[in-house]
Amino acid sequence: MSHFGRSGPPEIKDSFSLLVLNLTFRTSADDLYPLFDRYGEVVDIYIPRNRRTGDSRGFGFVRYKYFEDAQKAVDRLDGKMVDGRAMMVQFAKYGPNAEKIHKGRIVEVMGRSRGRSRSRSPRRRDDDRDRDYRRRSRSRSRGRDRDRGRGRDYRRRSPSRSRSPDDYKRRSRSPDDYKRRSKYSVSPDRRSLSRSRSRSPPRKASPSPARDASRSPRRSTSP
DNA sequence: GTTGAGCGTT
Repeated sequence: MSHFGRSGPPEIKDSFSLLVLNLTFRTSADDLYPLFDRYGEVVDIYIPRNRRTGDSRGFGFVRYKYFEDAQKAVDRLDGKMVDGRAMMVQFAKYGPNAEKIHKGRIVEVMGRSRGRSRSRSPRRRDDDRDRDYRRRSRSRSRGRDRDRGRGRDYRRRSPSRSRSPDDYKRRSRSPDDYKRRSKYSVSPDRRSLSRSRSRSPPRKASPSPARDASRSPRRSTSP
């Protein structure tokens, strides 16, 4: 939904989808529309958002009516600073262009040969990123040289919920140990077993009658 | 409030 008057995929059969990456999490289709519309006729813009959170994922799809416009947009808007972030525009793998890629094995879309060796990394399923797409943190030191300045340790370093020493200590030797000990110590089963055994000689298969007999005489003479 | 690799809704 891009508020373009359509709910689903518009005439993708006659439109070229562009993938816009590196967008800010607050950039919406409305913000990109003017930018892309400037270079050509934009059919529709769609920015996938989290079904749960509803926030932009940082990328969107822009559909152009003509390929030349899309190509131009890719060339002109690719690297355009939007909201303080350089967005990357490239042909998406969906729609007419995707057909070529699937059939003719990456036809390069005859437009992306701008020297940008954007090696298409093996995209993982989208389900992952739906859960925590930033958890991957795939040391992508290489690839884009414009935003590389931030590739430091974006890892999900729990900002506030860090393991506190107190927590760690308590967790280390707390309920777990007590519980365990308690179970093994005061377990009704154990008692039952114990009692049962008490009635029976320690050795269930070795009553050692001989020993008894042998001790018997000794004990008798002992006193 | 944050985050940052990637390819989408009917």
